[in-house]
Amino acid sequence: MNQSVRQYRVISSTAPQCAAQAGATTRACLSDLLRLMDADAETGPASDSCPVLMRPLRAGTALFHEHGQIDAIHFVSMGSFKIYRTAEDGYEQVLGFARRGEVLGYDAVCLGQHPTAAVALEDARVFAISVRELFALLQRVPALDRLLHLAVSRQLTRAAEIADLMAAVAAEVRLARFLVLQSEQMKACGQSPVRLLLRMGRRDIASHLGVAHETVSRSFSVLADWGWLHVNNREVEILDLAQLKTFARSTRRSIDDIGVRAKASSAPAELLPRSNARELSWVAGRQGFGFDGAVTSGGICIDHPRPGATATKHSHAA
Amino acid sequence: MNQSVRQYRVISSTAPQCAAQAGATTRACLSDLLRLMDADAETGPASDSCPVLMRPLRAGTALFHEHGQIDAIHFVSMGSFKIYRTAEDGYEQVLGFARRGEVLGYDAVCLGQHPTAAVALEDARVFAISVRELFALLQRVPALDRLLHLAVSRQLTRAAEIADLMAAVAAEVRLARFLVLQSEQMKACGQSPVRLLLRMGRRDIASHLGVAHETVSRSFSVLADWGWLHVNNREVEILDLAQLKTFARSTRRSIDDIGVRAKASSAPAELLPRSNARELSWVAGRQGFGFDGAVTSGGICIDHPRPGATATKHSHAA
DNA sequence: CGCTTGCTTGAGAAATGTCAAGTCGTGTGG
DNA sequence: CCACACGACTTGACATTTCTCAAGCAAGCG
Repeated sequence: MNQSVRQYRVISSTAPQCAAQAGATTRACLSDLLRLMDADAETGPASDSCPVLMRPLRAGTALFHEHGQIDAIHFVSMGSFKIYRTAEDGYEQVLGFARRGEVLGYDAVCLGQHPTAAVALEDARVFAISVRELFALLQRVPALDRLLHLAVSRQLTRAAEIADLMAAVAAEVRLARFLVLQSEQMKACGQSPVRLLLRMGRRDIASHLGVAHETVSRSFSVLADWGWLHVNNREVEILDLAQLKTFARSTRRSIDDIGVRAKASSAPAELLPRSNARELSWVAGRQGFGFDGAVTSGGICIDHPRPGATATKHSHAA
Repeated sequence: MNQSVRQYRVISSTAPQCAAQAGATTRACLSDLLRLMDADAETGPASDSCPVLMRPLRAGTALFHEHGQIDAIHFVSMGSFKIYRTAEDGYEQVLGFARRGEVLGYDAVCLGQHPTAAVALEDARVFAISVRELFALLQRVPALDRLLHLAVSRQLTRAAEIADLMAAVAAEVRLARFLVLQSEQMKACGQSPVRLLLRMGRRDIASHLGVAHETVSRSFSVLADWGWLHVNNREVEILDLAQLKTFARSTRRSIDDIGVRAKASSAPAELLPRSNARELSWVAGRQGFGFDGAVTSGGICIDHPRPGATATKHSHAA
């Protein structure tokens, strides 16, 4: 564990270096790549004489820089990456974290240069396919084309995750969602879904969630106080994944309930005022449609606000 | 303009209907699709005997529903769409708005079902390619494959836009960013970049920005008071695009300056305390790297925070 | 003509940001 | 080897923004 912390120190203290310098780029086999991407599709004929490279990266080194010219698209084989963007004034927006199986740099294909930067959070390894030869290769190896389409499609679903993390919920919920996502990704990688070793710092998490890093700290403490998890710096053990997931699903409206239950069961009822509901656009359904006036105040609405539901509206150390 | 409002009423009051019901699906030509996507690549041989359909949609009808099975991927030819996700409790998260040239439903390819829903904000038209035949078609028509890759790559860059909109900035800035994006998209479609007709309601915008709809209203008023724009319900005229863009770029730290200038020039100096800086993860770069102690405080750092840069730290109506 | 809906605005409450202090672990340098 | 400095993380107190609730206005539609 000490080691992991040391790794991070290295990370944050290094100005990302160019990937090319980082390690020996070795020639790899296309079928390895196909296997990596859970492709049960057979590799096809031309699989072994293909321009697929393998790049090892040390922790803290950049795979590519913002505005850097695109030379290849990458597939993470090992390790994890932070994807981010830096504003003119230095504000760093973390867009996500990538793991084994994910595509990196594909968003640069349409631009010719990278709109984002990627830096390894730990020692890592990626497959690289030169964009020069990309389209030709895709034609030669249909399996790769299919694989790439599927991978990118999956990547697109991540966009919604970003929105989920940052939009319209209390800070603790954002953190819970983040942890649940991490947990699921760990599981997908065959590791324990409850013992997380977060490779990124609080600031990175904060940026990703769209809150202040102090708020992240506080949220960790709150979730720990409620008994959902055990936090020791970057080691996080999820003690009650089920409830964490339930909590993560809550919109501001529903926090009260869950929170209260939580509080009752494990904490001495001191925290949690909670009662919000940022944005919503409730599935209207209420209003009569110009047409078939019958449903004018019908019950199509999914779940009503229950104004003043929680009873303990203001537990506030009462 | 009245008309547009009427259209919207239909939208919000309608439970989205299945696209199939909405209009006659007509057979279309693949080369039309290729032309739509700014492909100067020639269409190739098999272009005209291809399973490309054209679907017209009336305002308010859904192109596909959340969790609905994927049958095709779509390319917007005309009109605009709202992409959203609905939580269990009815909370509707708007993920984005799509226009001419954008791909819809591609994120479902890897899942077999749609993780999001899409509904037309106005009368619209899309090209549809059945997923059944998709991969075969991509092999037969390399130009289409290339085009799809490029389009999806562009779509991926949208993920960063979502983050930009929702993360770590004051509400007025989020709105400004949103408007700038809208403006740019209008321009890309060949329309006026300063006269916007927002097809979506305040709630949708609010959800997209991650704030309460009242806050959106107030932010509109603020930007209008500052003289950046003229707002009349869903008609927005941008009066000073340059300054709006500058403002949109600001992080919380820099709002003071711009806000002050704005205030001084057009408003009677009453609003705007402002002084934040949510999350940041400043590119550290300062601390020495364990190895090669030379760079201990070197200048590898990309762009230093300029601590206390803005001078007018707390202009506060002074 | 009244209803509904969307939009705006106000006032008070709550959440989060900001500033600041303190702890701890690590790496540096004496 | 130890002292020191630096950075990450946590926590507290206060300031500020945003949310929530509530009311009012305007417009479209039945």
